[in-house]
Amino acid sequence: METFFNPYISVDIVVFGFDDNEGLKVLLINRSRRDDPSLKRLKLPGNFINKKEKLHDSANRILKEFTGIKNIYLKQFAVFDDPGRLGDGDDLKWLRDRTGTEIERVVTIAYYSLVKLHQYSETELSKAYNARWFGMDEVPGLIFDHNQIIDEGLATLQKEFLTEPLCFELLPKKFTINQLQRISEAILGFSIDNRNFRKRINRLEYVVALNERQTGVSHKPARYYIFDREKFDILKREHTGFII
Amino acid sequence: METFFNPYISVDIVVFGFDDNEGLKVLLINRSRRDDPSLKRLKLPGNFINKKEKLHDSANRILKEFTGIKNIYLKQFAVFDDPGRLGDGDDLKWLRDRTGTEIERVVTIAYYSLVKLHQYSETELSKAYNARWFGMDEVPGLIFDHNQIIDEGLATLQKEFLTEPLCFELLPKKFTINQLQRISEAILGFSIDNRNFRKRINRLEYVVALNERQTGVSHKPARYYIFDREKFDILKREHTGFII
DNA sequence: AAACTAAACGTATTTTTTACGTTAAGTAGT
DNA sequence: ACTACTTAACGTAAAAAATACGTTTAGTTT
Repeated sequence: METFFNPYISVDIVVFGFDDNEGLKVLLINRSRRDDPSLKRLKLPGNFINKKEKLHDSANRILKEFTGIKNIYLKQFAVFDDPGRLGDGDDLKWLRDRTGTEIERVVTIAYYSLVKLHQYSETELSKAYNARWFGMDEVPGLIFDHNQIIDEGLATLQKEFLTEPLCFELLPKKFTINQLQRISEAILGFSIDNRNFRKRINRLEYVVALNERQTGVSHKPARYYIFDREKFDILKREHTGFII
Repeated sequence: METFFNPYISVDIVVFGFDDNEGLKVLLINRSRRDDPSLKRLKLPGNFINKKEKLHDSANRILKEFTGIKNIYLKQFAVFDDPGRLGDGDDLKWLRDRTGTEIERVVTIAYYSLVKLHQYSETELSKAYNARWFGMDEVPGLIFDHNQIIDEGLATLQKEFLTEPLCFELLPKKFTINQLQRISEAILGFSIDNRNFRKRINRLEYVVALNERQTGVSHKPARYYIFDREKFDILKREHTGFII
């Protein structure tokens, strides 16, 4: 059967968000978008690519269709290709039913993405898209190899976090140093001395202090900072990062 | 037409080797393996995956088929997916002829690999496989987007070289500190102070000195070192590498 | 005005990085 | 056998960065 989509290649997206109080979260959707509420299995946002569509465009399109999210950081991080990854049970049956196609083997290109969680309210995501944020420890068993995809996505995020300015994708434009630290700790999984962290951040020319402070908090208000991407890019070009 | 291979997905491999005198090299093969010597276009080793084969196995198989190389470091680094990447000219025609299949769009998974160049002599590669090493500055125009794949492969190598023990894949088991330095300089593209480099290496517990020296050289013979992967893995686990 | 809370600052010590010049251990040529 | 040649190997001082700790500050709440 001729389809408009390419039934051999799909895209799956691990959407990470950061909540100041609850830490790192991942966005999951229901296997069947409302059509059959009895099926409760959860999955990553993902779908087949269209036949003449670039993968990056597919990822953006699919993310928008399934969650309403657009214009965010998207990074390809791995290909999941095990010929047996779809299993031969209920999940594969569901996929064949949904597509009306005799799906055989699907190779999926996995992306992780970073969003400013506070821009996507729980209620809106849930009402309009049947999507929900899950803490990294609350993720249930998902369809196919989606748990593995999340695990590898997190591992990649942790690694790339060390050399890329990813934290700023998860924070509002204006943020405090302590927010930055909480994110770093949440992603890296260990705690950092606050005084040394501040010294470090203050040395970074691309994290610039504003003359603005928090208001309405019942303690000393924190100063706001912003990320200067231009400055970062310039400095990065000069920096070799040679370690070995 | 039913084929044993999957005509939608391929694997291409950027094989890097290091020559002590001539620097970093990449392995290219002729577009048509001897069948038609008039066609002289060069390409990366690569081919379609088989229908029930894991990508990593495909990469290993294809590399062996086209170059005889096996058991080497192979790292998936990007997916090349532009729907127009095959063009609509001679190269596409060649591909359709060779496969006897009406190829449409091919998404290719790119790997880079690192080999100890001295193990694969120029003559053997060239006679048995029609493959040849090219200096990074000598690479001619290749088919499809293979030049771009090499460029991105090199960029990835340079990046991952900073945090992974990749140099040891390119060197013989026993190597000298100066060899290590020459590789680092070749890959990173800048020069390093030899005295500081030595100090740095000597601090690495996983680069261990042997009680063996070069023989038959007309100067002070250099000491040999080996890479202790076990020690490296242990130290890596303890190391956070936190930078931000 | 006292209690509370998170923000912000500082200093001494150790470790790492950087910048540079000299000596050492072999072979080859006379 | 000694001199020239070539690459290996060592060392030190100064600057910068990392680490390990305690204390003060600026607001709100009671």
